[in-house]
Amino acid sequence: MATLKQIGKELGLSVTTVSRALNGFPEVNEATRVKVRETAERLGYRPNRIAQRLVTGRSGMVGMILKIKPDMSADQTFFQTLTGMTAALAAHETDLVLAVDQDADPVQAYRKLLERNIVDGFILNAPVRDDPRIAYLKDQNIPFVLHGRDRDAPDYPFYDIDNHAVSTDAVDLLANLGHRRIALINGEVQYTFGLDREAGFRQAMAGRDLAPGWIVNDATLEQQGYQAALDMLSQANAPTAFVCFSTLVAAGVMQAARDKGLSIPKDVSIVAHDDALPQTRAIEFNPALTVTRAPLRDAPEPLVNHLISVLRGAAATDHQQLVRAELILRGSTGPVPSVP
Amino acid sequence: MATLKQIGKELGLSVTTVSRALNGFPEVNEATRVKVRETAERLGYRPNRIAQRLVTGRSGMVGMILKIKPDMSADQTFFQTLTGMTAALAAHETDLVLAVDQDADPVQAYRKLLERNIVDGFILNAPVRDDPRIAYLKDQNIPFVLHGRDRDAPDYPFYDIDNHAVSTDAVDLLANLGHRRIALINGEVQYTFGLDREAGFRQAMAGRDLAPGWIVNDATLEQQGYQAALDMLSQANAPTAFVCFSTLVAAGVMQAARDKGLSIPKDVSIVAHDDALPQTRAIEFNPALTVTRAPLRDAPEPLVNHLISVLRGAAATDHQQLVRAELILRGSTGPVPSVP
DNA sequence: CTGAAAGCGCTTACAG
DNA sequence: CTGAAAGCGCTTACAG
Repeated sequence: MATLKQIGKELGLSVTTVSRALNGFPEVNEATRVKVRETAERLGYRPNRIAQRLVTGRSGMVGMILKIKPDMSADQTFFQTLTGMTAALAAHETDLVLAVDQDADPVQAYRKLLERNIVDGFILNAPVRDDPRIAYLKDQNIPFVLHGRDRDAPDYPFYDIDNHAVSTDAVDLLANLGHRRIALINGEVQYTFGLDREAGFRQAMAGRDLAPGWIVNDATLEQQGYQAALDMLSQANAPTAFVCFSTLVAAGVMQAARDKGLSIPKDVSIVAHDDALPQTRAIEFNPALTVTRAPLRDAPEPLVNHLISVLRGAAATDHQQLVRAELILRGSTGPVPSVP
Repeated sequence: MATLKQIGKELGLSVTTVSRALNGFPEVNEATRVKVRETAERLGYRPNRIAQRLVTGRSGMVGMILKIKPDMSADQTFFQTLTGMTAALAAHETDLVLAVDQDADPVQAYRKLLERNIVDGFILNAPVRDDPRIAYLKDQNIPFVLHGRDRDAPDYPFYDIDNHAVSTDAVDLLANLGHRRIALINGEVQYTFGLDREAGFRQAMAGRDLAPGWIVNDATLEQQGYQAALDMLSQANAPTAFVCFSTLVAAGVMQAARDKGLSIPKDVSIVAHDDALPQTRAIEFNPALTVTRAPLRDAPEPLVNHLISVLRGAAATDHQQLVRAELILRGSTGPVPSVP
């Protein structure tokens, strides 16, 4: 492996100048810079990250901990996130060190990776309320960025969608169409995004004097959406509209309505939040789904950019990004059915 | 962060001696060693891995590239593999750098990671025949270990199960039970494990003068197993026994038999290869599945150990491990039904 | 049994 | 615009 010393030797330059030429310092003579670049190229020079890290105190690596369930499964959206993340990191010549958390203690995996002393910062996702990982990382004074937020008005960098507004937008749409019996099929409330969806739903319903009589939490699978909706639709005074946590859950809800002989949107309206995953596309539903849309693939790049900026010394509060999902009207929502 | 220098200063010792005491060199006076250890403990000393790596020339990191499909999904067994891998690596104080390959060129992601110059070696999985990644890594002279093999008699370190024997064991079992019309519902033959399963099947059938009349490749989902079996069972002179690529595929095959009004094992026998994934457990089938069993979770530790050994200079040929799956007889196999 | 010195490959004041 | 020197924290011949 070529080193700065070798390049310098070839050209009769000091390692200092070679280093500066390669790192784009302005005071280097352009002719010198060109020669250095050419020689570096020819020798196949690659900076030794380890040496750089020793002197700069930064490793050019960030850590991410993947939470694995006891049955060795994990969030399916991870692959999409991972893909975007590594691509965005590569643009900053930064690599991703991945570790796994299958511990009871959510902090343990972070502690272990930190002890090994090789990451500059962390990317966290799926925060719970007052997430203990955040207290720990703050205490250790190590930079991090969150996909999501673990509290209101946090002081750390984050990228999040406004999950509260996701629910209020959905309820507002349905209420304006005349619906009064509106159900929420929500995701996991162990996470703040689930809590925020529920809170937004309750607030929007209360704001219109509607009773939040149908709320099911912790539905992540199509089957769970199906079952929850089937139960509700079998009751007297069943809901006429559903707010669904995801397009996957919406698929189950739609099937349940069909199995009850109900048509969409004549008898039942459905709104879903759409992460725009390639597997379950809202426009491929029949009828196409009305959604609040905020593609998951949009998250990795800003997340990475926020973290990199903070690692370079930017203020955390300058790297907090809240995105409002876009409401897209399609065929799955319509006026409340007239009472027969 | 405490350093060797600080410990030495406290005790009036040189960093040399402190280093040797902490690293267990035999020539250190025991009393000195005890003092050094105590002080290191008290100061919360953690060796600076980056500095260690600069001087030893090793990064303490290995790379792995995850292949992502165009729809952003990936092999579900990845999470299990990843969990075992990071745990095994941690035992050697080694970390995992993960990157993603969504490229047409399978070598590209390796090249990029290598350019960044931070991994000591690679762990590869899912090899295809004469895998181009292997030619590339050999050319670059960078150590790697394979989960699987891309050719017969390779010269690199690997951990693999004998996929050829998986098929021959299954066919032998069924043939000895009198079955002559035996079907293979095989996995993806773009990979060598799929090719080996098919080759073993064909060879075992030929060895008994049986025609390999029912072979379906590239079945990975339950639904694909179901469809393939349903098609076969709808023909005249349908197979009486199925060799299944996985327990998941076997679930589909079993359902197809049921839907055709056939009972197991009276009318149809089923053998599956069992990676012992927590999601689809062979003993929970009804009847319990007869399997060739080789838990996927057994692979990461030997893989890591082989790679670490080779990184320390061991000969590749001393770290080639071929494991034979265990044949476990359960309720899904029985004698061939007598001709009515 | 212990220490002074060299060096891993780089960055960055400091000096010219 | 360029270079000599110091130093990041460690390991390891070499010397005593």
